[in-house]
Amino acid sequence: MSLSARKTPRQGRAQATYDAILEAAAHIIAKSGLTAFNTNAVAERAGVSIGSLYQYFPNKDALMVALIERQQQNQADTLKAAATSLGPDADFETIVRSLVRAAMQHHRDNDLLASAIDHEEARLPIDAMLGSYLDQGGRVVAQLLQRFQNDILVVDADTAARTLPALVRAVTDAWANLSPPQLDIAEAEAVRAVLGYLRQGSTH
Amino acid sequence: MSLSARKTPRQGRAQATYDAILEAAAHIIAKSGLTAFNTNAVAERAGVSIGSLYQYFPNKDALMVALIERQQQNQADTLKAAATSLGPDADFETIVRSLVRAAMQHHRDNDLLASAIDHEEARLPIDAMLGSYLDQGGRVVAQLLQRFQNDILVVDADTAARTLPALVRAVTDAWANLSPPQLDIAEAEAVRAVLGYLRQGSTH
DNA sequence: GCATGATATGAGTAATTACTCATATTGCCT
DNA sequence: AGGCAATATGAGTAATTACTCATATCATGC
Repeated sequence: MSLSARKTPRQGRAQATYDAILEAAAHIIAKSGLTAFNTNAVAERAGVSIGSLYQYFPNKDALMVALIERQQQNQADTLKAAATSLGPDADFETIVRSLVRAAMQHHRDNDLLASAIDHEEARLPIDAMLGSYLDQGGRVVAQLLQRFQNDILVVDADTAARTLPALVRAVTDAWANLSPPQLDIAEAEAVRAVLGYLRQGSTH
Repeated sequence: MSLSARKTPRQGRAQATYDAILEAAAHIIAKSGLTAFNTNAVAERAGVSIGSLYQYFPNKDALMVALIERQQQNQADTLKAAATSLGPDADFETIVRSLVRAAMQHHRDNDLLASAIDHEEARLPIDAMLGSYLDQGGRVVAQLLQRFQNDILVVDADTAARTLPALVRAVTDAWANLSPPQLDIAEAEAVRAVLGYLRQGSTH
């Protein structure tokens, strides 16, 4: 069963249809979870016919894969924006705090969606994507780490670039999903975890 | 819609049926993901009739809730065992390493299941459970932290007890799901994250 | 304006799914 | 032994689901 798109949109309206479908899928999962995620509901919410959906996605899993890719791209863009929004002379802790805040924001807005993606990533055969994520969002992080070599203890930049986003996600999950959410604690704990990780000497 | 068990097993065979159902549910999710999780499949795999399943669980969500509770209990037991398996005079880093290893092991064996539970926890209304988890597995961690106050910088034990397992999970996810899995790096990174977190001063 | 490919439609279908209920079997108590 | 509650059964059903296909509408180049 193929997981790649069936057909790439060539005209403007086709692109609009394609986007509306992905947007609808994201909305449904984010609001009602994986259980409510079915192709008929997606088509209806997108305002297109079920037939149109299957013009662009050969099956439900392919739609999920496209959604995962889109979400990873969004996350990478968010990080990039947060990293560059501060001037070039911001200090290390300020930047870390800004990145953490951006990542947390992004994740809190898409709580169910993020966990759904985690689950589906594990289920679907998608090695290539992990790599591409590292190339996208991870590159921002890796560059920062090299720029601030003096503030941190020896870490391989690529290794850290994979571990760090996971840290932030984890802390966000642990604290932001309580009722009521403890957002201040979440941010403080995430920053603490990130700085602690970066300043910790090798444990080998 | 009620999420609590419909009827508690009183006889031995009833308990066996109940357990078989939960076990089957766990197996199906762990092997094929949330999409494959349906009550008919669970009953068949458990070797009981679909009617029996609905004797103990009023609906599918209630079954999921029971499964989540069971898994949390398992995780807590694993941690407790790892913490007490070492002698009372083991040093801090050794204990941390042991706990990390136990948590990672537990999680790696139940990859899809763990992410499914994350997702369903976020979807279902379950505040009480989070508290009970903290009481179970978190207590072990909190006690350890107090015992090693001198090795760590000021952290509220309860706060840390919630953050730490999340850290380990995140790092495990980030590294153990690659192909091939990088288990050595995963463990080293998890230990590094935990120790870094605990030794990092307040960031407020 | 016409031809042709791109795009959109949605009724329809076979399969799956959550769940019920009437009936059957089992174990326990006296 | 016999009676009663606990437990187990599984055919059945209404609803949902992934997906197809024949047909219709659009857009663009000539």
